Amino acid sequence: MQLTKGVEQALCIIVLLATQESSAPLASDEISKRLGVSPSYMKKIIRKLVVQGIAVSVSGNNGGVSLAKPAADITMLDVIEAMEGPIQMYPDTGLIGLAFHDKQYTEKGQELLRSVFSQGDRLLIEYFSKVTAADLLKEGLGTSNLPTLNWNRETLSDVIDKERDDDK
Amino acid sequence: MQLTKGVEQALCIIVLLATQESSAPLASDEISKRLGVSPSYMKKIIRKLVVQGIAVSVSGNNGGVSLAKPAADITMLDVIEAMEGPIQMYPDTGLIGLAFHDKQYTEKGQELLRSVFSQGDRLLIEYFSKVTAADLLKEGLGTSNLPTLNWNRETLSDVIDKERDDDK
DNA sequence: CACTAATTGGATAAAGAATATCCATAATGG
DNA sequence: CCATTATGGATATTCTTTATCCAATTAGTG
Repeated sequence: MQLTKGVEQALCIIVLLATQESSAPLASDEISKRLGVSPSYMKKIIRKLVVQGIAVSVSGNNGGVSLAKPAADITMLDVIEAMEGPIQMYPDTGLIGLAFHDKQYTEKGQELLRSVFSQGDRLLIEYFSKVTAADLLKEGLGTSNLPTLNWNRETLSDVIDKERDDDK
Repeated sequence: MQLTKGVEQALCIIVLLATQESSAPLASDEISKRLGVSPSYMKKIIRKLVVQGIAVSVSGNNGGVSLAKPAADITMLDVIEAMEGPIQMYPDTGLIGLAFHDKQYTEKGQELLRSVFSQGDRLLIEYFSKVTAADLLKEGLGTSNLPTLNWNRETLSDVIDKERDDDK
């Protein structure tokens, strides 16, 4: 009943991309360094985000990854499903049918159990589809002006502090 | 994001116990045969139910397992937590702190993410604590009179059909 | 009391999924 | 054409789930 680490990693990647200067795609090797995993593994994670439509990637010189859409349009559900596939709690191995041979009752029971769990699935789907990456960034950083920076050079607090000064 | 097969197995066990003549505990070896797993594995599963307070087991000749309380008092949450421990979706490896070194913002972000996920946990907990084993049995069998039988000898439909005839 | 049926609990093996890496190939821009 | 970067397949590693075996224990039975 736990999400995989991949979800956490994906969320970190999204934070990086959301605060990256939009002109410059961020190289996956740079992300891998920052998250402490191998470049090739990071490319796999990123690939999942690309397939899901969360990120876009360009090969070649000065290539890299960037967000496919505004952070406000990226939901936690998108991220979770990108990494783990559709939310579906019940393993459903058909055990009930195997254990009780009375077809008449087991089919009804099986169906009932499926519907109980899929109702649980729906609760999560509904909840997570309402939380966006933008929500996380806004509340986490304490500012709705998303700072942009080049993650090759700068740190986060440099930029946020600069924005704060600008506001005065 | 999937429950383990153990949950499904536990649910089957509970159905067996709920429809077992209360006088006679059901031998775990009998259950293992029916669910198609090894006797020793079944004992481990049952042990978890005992620890959680869902079932009680008696050693010795003619010993076995029975429910610790009425099916109406056994919730899906009990069953899930018996098999998998507390519901907690977020793996929380502290990756955010590792990836972004600005303590000031990462701690806030970490905390926020935890709260987002624990809200998801709460949704599931609330939902699953409202579905009881009795609900499943009642709707699954189409009768609220729980038939009782000895699983060593009889089949489910024998007994339910008998009960139906009695109703007339 | 000793015997037998049955459960408990610990050690551990086997299978599967998640995590991670390496390497060969393809795409891109200069 | 060359350096840079992503893609995709094969594979190693680690962790969890699933499952088995066996020694210890407990409760009834003769």
